[in-house]
Amino acid sequence: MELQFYNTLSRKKEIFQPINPPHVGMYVCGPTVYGDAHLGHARPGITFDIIFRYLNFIGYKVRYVRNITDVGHLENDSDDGEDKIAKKARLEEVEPMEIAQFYTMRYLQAMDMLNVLRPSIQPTASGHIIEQIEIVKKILDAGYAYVSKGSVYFDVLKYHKDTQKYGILSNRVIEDMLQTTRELDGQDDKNNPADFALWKKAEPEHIMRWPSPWSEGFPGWHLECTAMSAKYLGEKFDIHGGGLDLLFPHHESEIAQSVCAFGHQPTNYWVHNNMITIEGKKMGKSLNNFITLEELFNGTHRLLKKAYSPMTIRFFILQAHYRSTLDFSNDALTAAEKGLKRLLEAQRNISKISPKADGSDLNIKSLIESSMQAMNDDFNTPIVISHLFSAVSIINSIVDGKEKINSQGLEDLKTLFNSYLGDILGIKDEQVSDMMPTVEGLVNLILDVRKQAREEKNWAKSDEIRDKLAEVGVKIKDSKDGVSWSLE
RNA sequence: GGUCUCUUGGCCGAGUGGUUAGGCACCGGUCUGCAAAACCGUCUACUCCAGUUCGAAUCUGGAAGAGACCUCCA
Repeated sequence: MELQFYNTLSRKKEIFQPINPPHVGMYVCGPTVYGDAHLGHARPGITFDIIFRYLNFIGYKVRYVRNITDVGHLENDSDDGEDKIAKKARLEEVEPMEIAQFYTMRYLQAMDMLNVLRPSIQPTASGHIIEQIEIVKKILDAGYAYVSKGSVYFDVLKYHKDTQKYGILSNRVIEDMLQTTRELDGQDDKNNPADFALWKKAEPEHIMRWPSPWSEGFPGWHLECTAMSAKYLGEKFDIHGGGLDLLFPHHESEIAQSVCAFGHQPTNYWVHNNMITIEGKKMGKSLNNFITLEELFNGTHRLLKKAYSPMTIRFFILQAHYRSTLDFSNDALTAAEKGLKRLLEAQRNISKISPKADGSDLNIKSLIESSMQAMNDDFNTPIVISHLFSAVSIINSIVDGKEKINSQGLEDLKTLFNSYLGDILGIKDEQVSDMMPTVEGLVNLILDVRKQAREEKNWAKSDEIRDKLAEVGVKIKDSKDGVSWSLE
């Protein structure tokens, strides 16, 4: 089966056909850097990381662009026209760029911990003001924008009248929208409430501002993605991704901007990840019910019973399909943690297996084949994981001496785990560290002492050592062949 | 109010018109000085009502509940 995935534009799965193979251009809406990354940010980070990894795995040359939004995105619920970063900067009395820089670094650190690969290009909105102004000019020249009191607005009604396209992505009927759009501050300058800002004149107190032909101000909500995707991927590229909550108005408006500036839509495939919920509600800034990634890693949030490692978070997210909502709970995370541990222990055990000439290949190839089919069918990572667990059972049976595997089968096992668990799902073994040789030496030394106690049938001493080691996170397993241990 | 989506066993979560998803938890067994791990086995499903069909959790219609978007949001 060829790679196919769900295109929000057509509302169905489509075979993936890049414009210019083997090259693929992918643009994903990144974070607005005015606060710490939360669990919700991990989802698109990981979803598009998987797509990036898989496209590379099957041989494409992917240019992956993920922006950093460090200007724009007006905040409507408070001081009109002041943008988020400027507002935060005023509160903390620092330069806006200081805020943006600080949270950009924090975001990247969190993504690194989740083993999310860095994109090919990470452009910032503030670094592309000139490109954005150029697009405003194009849209003005095409007649689909108007200047009003130093600001420039996109004329949604005219666009829709001429193209019938406003709502094409989000399935909205513009006539309905006109009746339901709320009254907001600063709407007086617009011809129509549905119009959106391409360029906004800065009020005197607004501290982030750039010169333009229309006013000193800043670019509108949706412009940066149009400008930066066109600059780095071309006016037409392959995949545009982001969270489902960006579908409207953000992505709908991007389409409108592209059609007016370039004469066509920006991308062939629109991909949206679903939300992470908490107690059934979307986790988000506005609801103030989010848990930051740092809190998850430290276990410091009031809703957390314990800390969860970055790989646990990653595995938790991959156990659900990216287009389903995923509900956060301690029970679900604990289940993910235990499952991941079992998976990684089996992976470590592969190196202990020696092939037998009279063994079978145990048909590991079929698991590899099924895993590929699952990825090709809309990046179905939960199915891939279920195949990996099938392999776990096989590995454990071999270690138990209940099955024998030949060298071909063993090679296939290594391929399955290295490719699918490692390269594609991006799950790495967090136990492997520089300290391991030292830890190994120490633990083995202690286990020698325990072995002596056991030979003397000094069970009290033996158990004491086992319990004390458990307290510091070293778990002992006695078996017929001797003792083995692992870090918790 | 408008548009859209969802409702799977104790929990999380896949999925196809007829065949075991998977993980976690629970229970029984094997192993063990004990424990843990592992292995073997068992048990819990498809919100409700009606229809199409030889057969539907999967298709159609209706009901109830939940959620998303309509305003910045991943």
